[in-house]
Amino acid sequence: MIQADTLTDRQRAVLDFVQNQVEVTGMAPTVREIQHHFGLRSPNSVQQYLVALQEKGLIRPNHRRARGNLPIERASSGWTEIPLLGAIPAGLAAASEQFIAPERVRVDLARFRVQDPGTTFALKVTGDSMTGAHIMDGDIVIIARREPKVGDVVAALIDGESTLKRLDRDADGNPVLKAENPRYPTLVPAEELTIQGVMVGLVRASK
Amino acid sequence: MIQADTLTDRQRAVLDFVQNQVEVTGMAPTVREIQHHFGLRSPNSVQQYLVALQEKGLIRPNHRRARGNLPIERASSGWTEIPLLGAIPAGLAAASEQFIAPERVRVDLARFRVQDPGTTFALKVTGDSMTGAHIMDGDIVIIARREPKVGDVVAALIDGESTLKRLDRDADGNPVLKAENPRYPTLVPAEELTIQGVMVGLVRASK
DNA sequence: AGTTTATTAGAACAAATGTTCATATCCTAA
DNA sequence: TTAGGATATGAACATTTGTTCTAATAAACT
Repeated sequence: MIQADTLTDRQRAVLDFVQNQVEVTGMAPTVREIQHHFGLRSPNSVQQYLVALQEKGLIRPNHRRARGNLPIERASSGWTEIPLLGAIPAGLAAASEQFIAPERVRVDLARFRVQDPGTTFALKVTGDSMTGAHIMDGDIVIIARREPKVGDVVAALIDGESTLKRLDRDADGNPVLKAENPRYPTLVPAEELTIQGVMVGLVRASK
Repeated sequence: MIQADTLTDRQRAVLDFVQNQVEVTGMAPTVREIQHHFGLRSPNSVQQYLVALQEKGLIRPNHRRARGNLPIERASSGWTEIPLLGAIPAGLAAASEQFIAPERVRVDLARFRVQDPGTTFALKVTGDSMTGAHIMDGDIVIIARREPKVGDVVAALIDGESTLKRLDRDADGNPVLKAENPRYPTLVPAEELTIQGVMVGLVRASK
């Protein structure tokens, strides 16, 4: 939440009205609709509230666009749809090519502190190799493509199949992939270690 | 003859564009924005699609309202904001009164198979009494107010404080609240057991 | 005292916008 | 063949809408 400045009561009231109208009608109100709601006799009375709210970053900056006074919340709508992959295709890590994503997951990326939806995807967890990290079979993990740090839970590509593991280092300082379940071995990459992304969040639907 | 059900390819394309614009920009496109997107040279070309889509009930009927061509489904958008409570106030279970919710959580309720956003809220988990059910400190659990079944994870009110526990029955068939952590005791309600809701989902942001 | 800020008003303009009328082509069903 | 629907064009109109300029009042601040 951005509190660039304090709002006057009146400015707050205008913002509330705008937000409410968007919620109720699906459209931002026009200048004159705001004007009439507050019983003002000039559209310019409203205009000044709008520029104030724009300067404070609470309303989308706009240029002669009808019903363009959308609250910022809605403009940079926190909602994003990211692809949900059962298993990450082999070539994915190289480039950011297109691939078939039969399903998509709607997430509030802001909650996971992710900026770039384009490099984010979801992965449905199968198996119990990470139950020690409280990641269960059927959970959906949110993966961001970024540089992993030691200790991160990462989606890694091994033998063409992707699994979720915790990135660690062995005694020699070489990266290894640790399962969070004693019944699974720690993996030492033979040749190359392909990290496809870092887990930033998790969504679970109770069964 | 007007076919109420079927859409022509072109009508479908227009509807798709409108829906997509609403999703991306938060505003319904104007007639001329649609016109230019399809490379048409007259706004009237678009107008005919709009009346067709209105007659078929796919676009909100409108009267000279700027950017009023909103898709009908917009009202039942999957996105919902539900209040996030650190601790549920004592009196909440009785009525559905107002209470201060400093933060709200955006969730895709469809994923959690919840229909009624009004009776759904989120609860930030504190403590480790449910780690056995892989619910961690800091997790946000989605709670729906519905009749609990044995085995459900429920938000329960005990001594004015709300905790997350699994609903179970003892040997006599009386309801008890089981923590999913051996270090915590199973609670046998002395007088009254107030179940505030059933856990339907979980959202975790990696720290 | 003077100065700024918040608030409101009135008038007016330019652009955006929804809408209608007339017309034409292509395709399909009766 | 004829009729009608889908598609498209062009012109024009009436509002709607965002915006700007000027001005006034009241409250708060220097």
